[in-house]
Amino acid sequence: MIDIKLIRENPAFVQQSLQRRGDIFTLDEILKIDACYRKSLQCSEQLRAQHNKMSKQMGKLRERSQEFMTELRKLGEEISTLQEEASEAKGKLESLLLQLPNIPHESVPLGKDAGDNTVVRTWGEPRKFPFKPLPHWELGDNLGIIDFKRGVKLSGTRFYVLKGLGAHLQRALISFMLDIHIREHGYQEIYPPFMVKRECMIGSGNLPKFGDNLYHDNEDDFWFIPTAEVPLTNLHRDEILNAESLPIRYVAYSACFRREKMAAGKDTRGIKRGHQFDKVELYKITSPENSDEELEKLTADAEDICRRLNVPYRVVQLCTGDLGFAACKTYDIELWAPGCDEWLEVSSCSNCSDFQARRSNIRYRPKTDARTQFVHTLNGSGLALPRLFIALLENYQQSDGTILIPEVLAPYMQLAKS
RNA sequence: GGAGAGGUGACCGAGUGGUUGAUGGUGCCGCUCUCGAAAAGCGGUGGGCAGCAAUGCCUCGUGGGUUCGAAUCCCACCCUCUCCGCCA
Repeated sequence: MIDIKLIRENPAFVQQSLQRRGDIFTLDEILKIDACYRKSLQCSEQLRAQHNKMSKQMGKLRERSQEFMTELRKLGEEISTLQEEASEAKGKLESLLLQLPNIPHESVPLGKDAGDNTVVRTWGEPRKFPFKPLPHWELGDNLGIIDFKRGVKLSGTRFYVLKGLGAHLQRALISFMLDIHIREHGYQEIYPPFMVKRECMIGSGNLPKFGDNLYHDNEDDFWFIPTAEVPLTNLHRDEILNAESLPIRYVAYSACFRREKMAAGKDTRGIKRGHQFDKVELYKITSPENSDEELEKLTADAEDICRRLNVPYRVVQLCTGDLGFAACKTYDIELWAPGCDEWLEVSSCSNCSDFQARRSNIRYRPKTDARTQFVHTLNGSGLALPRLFIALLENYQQSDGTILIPEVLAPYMQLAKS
């Protein structure tokens, strides 16, 4: 959520900043309703003050005069009318504000869509194959570690089953990544609920705008998380944090559920984009001054996994037009997949500045006795499983169709018998 | 799911219709005392909204209601605890 005070005081700046994203935004309606809101609020509070005073007086009186009571009652009716006006305006204002995306960071390059994103750095050399590398859907099927047919039998299109060493590899990767982030990068492990309340989704920015990508249980109003970012954002909702506790670093494994209402095709082939997938998520809560720096570190922490697994990757900076709703700045990490012959996004590392903190009311006190301030929140995958799985299969495939397991995963695959 | 108890400020804990935004204690901050610390004493100490400010308003789980006036009364919901049932 964008600070209404900023919109009020500097609407031109907000408007121009938002338009860098490529959409047209009009703040006129917001400003109008805000003015209405404040006017009726002021009126009602003024009357309320008068009412309070008179009521207190009444408490001290021995005799109650009929006129006095009638006047108070009338005043009370006026107040409730004005108050209704105010709260209606506030509701409208709120719902409009919830629709506005975050203001892009000034360092984010202007652009229309993903075509304008820029590669910041590339790491590793794509392997030269003496044979034509197969895509993962063939490798996985041939090895019997990905069962597409039965996945569809169970749950329909965009579901698959991992079997035997496939399931084991995924589990090994989860453990491996969690261990690195905990031991080497200083994150604390969190195991969050996979279903959350509606207000959590509002807090993270998924609702009210993006409900069509979410699975929802009508009976209990539970929402299935599309990423662990959602529960992690809400962990400290309505809390005031100590300055000394920042930055907070969390890492969480979770399953993720997304409707992904897109047509089947190249982008959904194999296990690239399912309705359910696993992910290890990195999350940070920082003070405003440190969030820029912490984004670089968080991205580096995610990159570290790619390096340790020795898979070529590149880091892409998203342009203003490709930025997510809550993000002010984002780096994508893409792994090279020789079978698919494309770069696959395995992580999206974002600084959400105070956007989610405002929605979730997460504050901190910079110093004793100082006013509270909103924190900054950051998130990024470290990493998403299916595409990492793809990259490993395709990069480590041998001429006989088997897969070599990276050295660093050996301790995690020891129970396996092939 | 059934029965009972309960939700008050950072924490403990008073408060059953009228200067109670809330006694008291703990914690925290400042000062005094001290070479310093501890102890003791004194003072201060929630959050939010509107306003240039003075100030005002809101906030005792949440939302409604009764009343001139609600932490206190009524209704609904949420949550916690205990016992029973059921289960991984």
